Amino acid sequence: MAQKPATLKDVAAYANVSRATAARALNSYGYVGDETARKVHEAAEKLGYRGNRLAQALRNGQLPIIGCILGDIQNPFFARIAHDIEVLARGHRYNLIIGSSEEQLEQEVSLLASLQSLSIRGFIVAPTSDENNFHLERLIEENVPLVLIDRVVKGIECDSVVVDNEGGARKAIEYLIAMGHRRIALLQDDTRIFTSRERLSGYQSALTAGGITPDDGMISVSQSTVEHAIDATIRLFSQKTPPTALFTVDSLMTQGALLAFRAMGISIPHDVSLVGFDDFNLATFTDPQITVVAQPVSEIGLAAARLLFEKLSGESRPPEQIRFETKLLIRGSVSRRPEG
Amino acid sequence: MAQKPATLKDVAAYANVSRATAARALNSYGYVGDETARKVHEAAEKLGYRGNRLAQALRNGQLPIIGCILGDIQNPFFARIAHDIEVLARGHRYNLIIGSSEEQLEQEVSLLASLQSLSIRGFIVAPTSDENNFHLERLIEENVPLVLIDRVVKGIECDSVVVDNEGGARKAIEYLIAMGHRRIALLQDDTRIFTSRERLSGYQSALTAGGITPDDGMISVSQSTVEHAIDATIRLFSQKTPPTALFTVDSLMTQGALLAFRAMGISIPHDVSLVGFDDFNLATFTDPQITVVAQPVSEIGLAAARLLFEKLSGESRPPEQIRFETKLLIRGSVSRRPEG
DNA sequence: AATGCATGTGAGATCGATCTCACATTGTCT
DNA sequence: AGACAATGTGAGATCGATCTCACATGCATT
Repeated sequence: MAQKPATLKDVAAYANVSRATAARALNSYGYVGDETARKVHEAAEKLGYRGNRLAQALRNGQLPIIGCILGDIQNPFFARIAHDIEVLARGHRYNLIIGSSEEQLEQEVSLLASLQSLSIRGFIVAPTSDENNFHLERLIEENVPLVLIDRVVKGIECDSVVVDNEGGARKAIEYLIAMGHRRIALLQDDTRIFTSRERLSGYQSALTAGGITPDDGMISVSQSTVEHAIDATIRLFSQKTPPTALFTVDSLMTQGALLAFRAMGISIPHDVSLVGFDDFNLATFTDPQITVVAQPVSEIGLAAARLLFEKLSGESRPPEQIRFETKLLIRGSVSRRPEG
Repeated sequence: MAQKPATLKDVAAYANVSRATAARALNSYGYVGDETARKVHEAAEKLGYRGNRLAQALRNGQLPIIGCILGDIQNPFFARIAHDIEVLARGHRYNLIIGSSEEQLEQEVSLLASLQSLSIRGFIVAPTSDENNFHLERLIEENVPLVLIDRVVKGIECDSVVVDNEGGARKAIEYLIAMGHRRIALLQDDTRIFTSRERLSGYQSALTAGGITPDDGMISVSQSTVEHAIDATIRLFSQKTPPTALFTVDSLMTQGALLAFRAMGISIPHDVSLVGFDDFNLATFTDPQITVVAQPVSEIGLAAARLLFEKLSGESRPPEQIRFETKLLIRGSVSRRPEG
C-alpha cells in the first residue's frame, strides 16, 4: 500500500544526475546533454513521475486553477456556464473550483479568501451584492485577473460579461402591456442581486412608460428555487385583486410559478399570462408553451473564460465589458386581455 | 498595487518572536506564554495574516479539497449532488473541485491524475466505465478515501452510494406491461455506464418475466443531453411499427423525448405512454404529468459526503455500500392499452 | 598560450508553514 | 544545594520543484 508518488529527487537519483539537471531535462530549459535528457525521461517514465503541482504552485506563486464563485450551481443557467468554463479551462490545463455563494455576501467573501490562500490567481465571480465589495476591489488592486459574470458591480473596473437585463425585462413588460395587461406582477429574487435590480428597473420603466403606476403589492421577492417561488407565487395570487400577468426573473422561478398555478387551479394563459426571464428545456413542452426572454447562455461562459485567459496570459488591455442582447421568444403563455 | 499577502515570517517579525513561536500561538499547540500569544494574534490581525494553504498542504501532504468527478454538471441530478456535497464540505472547511468526465474514461483518468498531483486526498467519483479502472484501484491501494456515487465498479472495494436501478427499471416496465403494453422501447445512454446497464437489465428481465422477447429495435442509445435524446427518440418512433411505450433512463432524456414527441405530433399518453427514470421539476406541470421512477437525490450527496468525511477523519471500517430504494410515482403519462 | 564563448552540470537558496530538537528559564521536591 | 520537571522559545530541517549561481569542460579565436 501507499507507496508515495515519485518525486523529482527520485527521478534524479535513478538517472544519476542532480535535481537541477532532472528539472532542466523534464521542463526543457537551459542546457542539457542529449544523452542525459534521455536518461532522465526514461527514469521519469519508469517511476511514473508526475510533478507535484502543489510544490510547483508554491514556488511560482500561482496554481493553475480557476476559482468560480456562482450563485447556485443548481440553476441550469449557472450549471451551463460552469460547464462551458470547465471545458475551456481544460484546454489550458486548468482545473475549476466551483463555489456557491448561495447569494450570501459573507459566504462569497470567505470562499474567495479561502481560494486566494490557495494562490489561485484567476476568478470568475457572479457577485452577490452591489456594495461592500472590498474583497473584489482588493483583487483588482493586487492585479489578480477577475471576470464578473451575469452581474457587474459599480466601482469595480474589470472585465465583465452580462446581458441586457433591463432591456429584456422591458421587452417582456411592453409585450404584456401591448396585450392589454395592466395588473402585471413581478416575481424576483433579492434586489441586492444585480440582475434582479436591473430586471426590476426594466419592469418599472416599462410600466411607467405604459402609463401604469408600479404597485408594490404586485412585486414578490423569493429565493431563486422552485420551492420558494411556489410559495411566493401563491402569496401573490391570493390577493383580493390578483394580477392578470406575471413576469418571473429566472427559470427556476418560472417553473415554480407554473407549479403554483397548477396547484391553485389557475390556468395559463386563460386566467393568467406568464413571461419568464431565461429559457429552459421544457418551455416548449408545457401546455401552453412558455414565452420567455432568452439570453445567449452558451456564449456567456465562453466569453468569460476567454477574457480570463487573456488576462492570465499576461495580456494587458483596458477592461472589456461585454453585454449580450436578449430576445423575447413569443410562445403561448400570454393571452390578450380585452378590457385592459 | 500587489502587496503580497502577509506570511508567517512577517507576523513573527512584527511580534518579535520566531516563526516557530508564531506558529504555535496561531495553531495553539505546544507551550506559548500568554503575553506572547496575545502579541502574535495582534500582529496577525494587524497584518491580515491568512496562512498559505498551499504551503500547509505541501507540508502535511494533503489539501483540504474534495475532488468530485461527475458525468455532467448540467444534469440536475449531478448538480444537486454537487451542491449538497459542497454544503457539507464547507462545514469541514473543505473546498470542492468539480470535474466533468463527460463520460470519457480518458478524461476521468486524466482529471483524477491532475487532482492527485495537487495532493488531494478525498474523491467522490461517478465512474464512467466498468472496466480499465486502474486509476481507481490505485486510489484504493494508496489508501486514498474514495466514494463511488451513482455507479459502482466491480473489483473496486470501497464506499459507494447508489440506487436500486434494476429494481426501479423493473417496476417501470412491469407497470407498463400491466397497463397492456408489449412494444416497450428503451432510451438509454451508453452501456459502459453502470446505471444504464442496470436499468437495461431491469428492463430486459421485466420484459422476459412478462413473456415479451426483448427486441433490439426497441432500444436506442444516445448521449445524455436533451438534444441527443430528441434525435434518438425520433429515430425510435420513425419505425414502421413504432413502440407504444417508452422508458427513458434519466431526466434529460425524458425531457428530450417529450420535446421529440411534441415535434412529431405524437400525443402522450394517447399515442405513446412514457415513464422516465429520475424525477424533475416540471414533471408535474406538463400535460399530462409524467410518471417517473424517483430516486432520493437529496440523500445521495449527503450520504456520499458523510462516508467520505468519516474516512478522511481516519476512521477505519469496512467499505459501506449504500443502496437507496426507488419509487414509482404514477402520474398521467401512461395509458391502458386495450388489445395488449 | 591566453582569452573568449558555448555548453553542461551540481550545490544551495527559495517559496511558506510546521515540526523536531536543543536550549533556556523557572519552580518544586528531596 | 542539587536534581528534575514544567514551561517557553528559537534554530534549522522538511515538504517538492525550480532557479540562480558557480564551476567545469571543450572548442575556437587572437
